[in-house]
Amino acid sequence: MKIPSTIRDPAVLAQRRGELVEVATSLFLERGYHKTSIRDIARACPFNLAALYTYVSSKQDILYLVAQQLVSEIVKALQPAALNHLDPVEGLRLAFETYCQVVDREIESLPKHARDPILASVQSLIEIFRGLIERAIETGEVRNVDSRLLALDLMVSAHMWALHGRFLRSHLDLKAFADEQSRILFHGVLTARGAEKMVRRRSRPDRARAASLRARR
Amino acid sequence: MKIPSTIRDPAVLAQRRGELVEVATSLFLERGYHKTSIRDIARACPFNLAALYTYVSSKQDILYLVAQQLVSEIVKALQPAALNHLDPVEGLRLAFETYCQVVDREIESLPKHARDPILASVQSLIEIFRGLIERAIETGEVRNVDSRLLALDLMVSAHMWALHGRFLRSHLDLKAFADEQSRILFHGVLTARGAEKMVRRRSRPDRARAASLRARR
Amino acid sequence: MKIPSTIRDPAVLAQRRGELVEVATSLFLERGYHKTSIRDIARACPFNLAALYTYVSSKQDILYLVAQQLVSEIVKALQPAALNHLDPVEGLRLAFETYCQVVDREIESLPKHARDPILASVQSLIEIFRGLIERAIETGEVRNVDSRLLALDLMVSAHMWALHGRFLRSHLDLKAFADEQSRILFHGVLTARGAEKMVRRRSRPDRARAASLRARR
Amino acid sequence: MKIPSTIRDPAVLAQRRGELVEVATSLFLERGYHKTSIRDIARACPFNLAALYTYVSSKQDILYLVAQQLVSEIVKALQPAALNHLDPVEGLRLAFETYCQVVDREIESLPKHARDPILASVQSLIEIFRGLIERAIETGEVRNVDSRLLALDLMVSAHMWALHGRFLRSHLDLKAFADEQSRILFHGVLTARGAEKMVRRRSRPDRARAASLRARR
DNA sequence: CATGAATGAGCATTCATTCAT
DNA sequence: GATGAATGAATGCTCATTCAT
Repeated sequence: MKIPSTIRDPAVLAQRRGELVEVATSLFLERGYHKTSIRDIARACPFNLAALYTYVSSKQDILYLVAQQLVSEIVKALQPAALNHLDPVEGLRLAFETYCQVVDREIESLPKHARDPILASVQSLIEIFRGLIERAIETGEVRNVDSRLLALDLMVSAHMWALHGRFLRSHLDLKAFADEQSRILFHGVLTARGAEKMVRRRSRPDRARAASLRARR
Repeated sequence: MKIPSTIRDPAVLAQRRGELVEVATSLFLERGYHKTSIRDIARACPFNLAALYTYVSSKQDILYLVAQQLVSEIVKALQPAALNHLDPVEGLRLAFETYCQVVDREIESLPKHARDPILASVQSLIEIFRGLIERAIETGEVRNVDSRLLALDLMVSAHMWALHGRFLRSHLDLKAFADEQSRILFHGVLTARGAEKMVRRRSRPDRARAASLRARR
Repeated sequence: MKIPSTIRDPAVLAQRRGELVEVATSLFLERGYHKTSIRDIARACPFNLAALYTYVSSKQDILYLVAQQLVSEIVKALQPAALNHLDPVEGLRLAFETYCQVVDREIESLPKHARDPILASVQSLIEIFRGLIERAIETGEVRNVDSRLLALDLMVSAHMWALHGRFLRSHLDLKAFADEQSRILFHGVLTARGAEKMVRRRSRPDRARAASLRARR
Repeated sequence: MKIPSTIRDPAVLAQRRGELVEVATSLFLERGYHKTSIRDIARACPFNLAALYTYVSSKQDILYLVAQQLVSEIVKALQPAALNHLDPVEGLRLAFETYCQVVDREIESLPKHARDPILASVQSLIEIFRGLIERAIETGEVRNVDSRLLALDLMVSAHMWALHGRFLRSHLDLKAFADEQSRILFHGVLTARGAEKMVRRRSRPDRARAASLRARR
């Protein structure tokens, strides 16, 4: 999906859009899309509001550009994990960890006050799930995992169905989704063999692993 | 957190706020908070804009009321799962399934066109994770789960750190979070005993269970 | 000019209007007429907004009632000066002093911050007049009066023409007004005989006069 | 105190603000600040409401601009009186007369109906003062001045204390104010010498003066 | 006679966007 | 290609006032 512009020279366009995206990204993260006005953006750019509209044709476009760039940066960060010749499970682990870091870094600058006060009221929901989980842990049927985290996992994965429906609905219905999601969350994704390998890997302290890598040569 | 009003009669107030919340909920879900104007809301209410402001004192208040009601409805729906005398793991499963249904029902009315075009560009990210997952499935280290779903799970659970930080950060740091999250997603949450029970239970025909669920509401 | 009301019993009406005026007076003085809403007034009354409208038929009416009462209070305060058998000049002096006190007491409660920032910019005007006055004092043509006060007197008396035109225009035109005003301000109003008497009177200690004033109220 | 604007070109800004002030001045004088809406102002301007907000950032700003211009116009009109080499008393007289004219011209456009109904009720107060004054005139202690005008002078000068308190309170208290004000109003401000000069000047009819000037050559 | 709830018209202000130069 | 100025439409909110009971 190419965003049109009246600017002929692609080099100039890329340059200007780069500046624009940089400014807009930080403003969107700081105050949110809706509370950031086009004037705010233009004011922080080295060009003016009317010029901005020659690089881009609506506020939506800017959002799109910002999203595109965020994604492409994340893709870049994930490249090592994706391309490497390590075995797949290690790659998966590494990718997940990297992704956590990237998301964390990106969001860290968010102002504290801006969070929805709504989140607070969700707490009561979480507690219901936590209650269930802790009872299951007590009876020994659930491993001793962080109950708060697992409660959130369950809830958030339910929301996923709603938010990413377009993507998932094409090959899953709600029932299939809930079943498969349960299977993943309750039984985990590793086979016995995969689990064994991962356990072995994790038992070695990082230092030791580095050493053994060196020793292997 | 009680929202003040100039209306004396609590019955009338509850009635009007009920209508208001009903209207607002559907508008917010349909077009989002920012794209829904107070005028839009008032137009769809049986009272007028000025009356609305006697039930509530700002647009924020409406959002708060809407959120409050959504949560309390979900809590109600989860009650059977939380209170029942079934064993904990079955309760957990049931709660998760119910929650999926509630969220689904709530969001189902969302218009197709309204979804952020951003989601589209996230697809490339998902593909990276999917690639890793499918390789791991091929090598037999990961069970044969839905790779698209698992990819989303991993990504969404990373976002959770950012969005629910306030709640999680108090007892986990990023590293601990990523580790625990991996453990849950990769190894699952059930112990051997819990897993065995669940497998047994799942072999019973779905029909029976669905019936019992319906009866419970 | 009688203000109409649907209330039959004149005693009740007087009572309610009394309460209304008391509340409204203090709110008007505190925040000004325009920044005081009818709701503000009703909130501070022992009856409610709809009842208020049975005693009075518009916000204007309230203002009128307030003004009426202020005036009648002042008239009452001036009675001793007006009625007394002292000679006329002493009565005049006493009336003026009393009026100054009443106005001062009435306005004293005004919040500092509420004054128009415009007044500040009037200062430059005052300075022009002050300059002229002080030069005239230096040359010995004007008595050693407070130049700031006289400057204000001159300016304020000019405004009087505009503000009280209805009252004055009927028997004076601008030229006649300016002339007469000058004569009053420049030459004073007392004849030689009157001035002499007043000077004599002023030499008596203030204490005595203050006591007699107090006794009279 | 400079009022900010997003307009770069100071010439354009000055031009637009000029138009704005002209329109606003007449509307404010006609209906008062509070009863003039920004829309009223914009409607009467050659630009629209949104443009108006690029020249000025609030309704207050407009009031400030209007006041600033009124004052500066008056200052300009007073310049001749302030600068001239005539003797001080003549300057003072001239300044006062000029000021009367300026204020009169400025306010002349006021609609008849718009005056506060309150003024009417002040009449009874004025009558009290008039009564005292006329009695004093009859006894020969007060010169034969316009009693209505003097009554107003006395009352208005009492209000001055309240309205210009900030300016006066710094060096006078209420008692000192009342005393000094009485001295000015009752005894006048001219010394014998000043009075004599002024009387001489005033006795020559303007026509005659012009003629005598011609004759003197 | 009193009251709680309602209402229509209006308010100051801001926005994304588009020209004319 | 860039810019300063302009604009129409909308926004959240408040007000004086009036009913139905």
